[in-house]
Amino acid sequence: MVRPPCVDSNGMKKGAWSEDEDNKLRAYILRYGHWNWRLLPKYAGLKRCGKSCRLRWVNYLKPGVKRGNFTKEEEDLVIKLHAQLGNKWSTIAAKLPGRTDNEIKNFWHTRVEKRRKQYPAAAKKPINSEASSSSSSSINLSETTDSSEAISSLTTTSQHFPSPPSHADADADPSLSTNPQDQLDLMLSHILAADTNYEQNDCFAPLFEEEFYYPEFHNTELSSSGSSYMNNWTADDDDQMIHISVWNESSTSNSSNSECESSDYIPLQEEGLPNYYDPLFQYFDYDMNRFC
DNA sequence: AAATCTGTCAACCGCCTAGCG
DNA sequence: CCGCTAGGCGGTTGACAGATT
Repeated sequence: MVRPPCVDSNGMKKGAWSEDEDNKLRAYILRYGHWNWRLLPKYAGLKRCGKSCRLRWVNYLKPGVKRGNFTKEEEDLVIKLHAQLGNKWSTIAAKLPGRTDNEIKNFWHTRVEKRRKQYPAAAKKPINSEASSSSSSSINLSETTDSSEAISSLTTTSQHFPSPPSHADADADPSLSTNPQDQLDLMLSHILAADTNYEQNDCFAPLFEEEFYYPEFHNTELSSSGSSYMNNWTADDDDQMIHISVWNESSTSNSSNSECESSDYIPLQEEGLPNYYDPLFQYFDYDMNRFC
């Protein structure tokens, strides 16, 4: 169903992603975030273009991406939002937690359009009449005065969104859980498993190997910043010391902010940052198997 | 059983826009 | 203001699986 792998004239791989490539991309972004999509594949040891990496992450690997069939509620919402917004797939996707613009676009072209062609009368039906129908999850757009209010009502009325899988489902298959912490834990378990077997998985090879490049550890200019899935960080040269600070995603500034999680000074070394320091993983509790 | 058709969806392509120097 | 670059978006492609002839 997917394009077979091939290599273009620039040596960039195209087509379907392998499990190994997925692991490399996932591991890198979870550690360092997507600070630069164009450079990321080089540092992550991938022979892919940045766009391809971004697409793979956004549509497939990103935590919280929901897979599988659309529920009736989701389908109704897509139809109503499309009536309001047109082919603004990314805007529509923003209103459906866990669904990507690509998935909604595919869904529309394959299912909804087909149905509209089969039942043209239904397509002409005013959205308000459908919204006030018997469906318990339907949204009455007629109660709002303009389209922006209508959309606002869609976004703020959380009970209209489909329910996440039950705990029973998640227990049976943890990958089904939409709880971000569950998904992060699941991925971390993979990372930790890979970390202990790094000889078999070069995305966790020791630092300074060509295959996997940690930019902030190589940079002797000692002024860099980035973000991981959990934290933001900076490393600034301060005369003979390196000032490193880590703070939460929600925080708006770095070390000067009171919400700063950690701030450390490390003696300057000629070769750059000491290679044992990991600004992200100092917050990972290996005993509890989660970030703290 | 083989050939053809149809549906699905991951991935690619090209364009647009914002940000920066 | 202009040109460049990166990121994002929507349209399209193409391979595969299942259905149909």
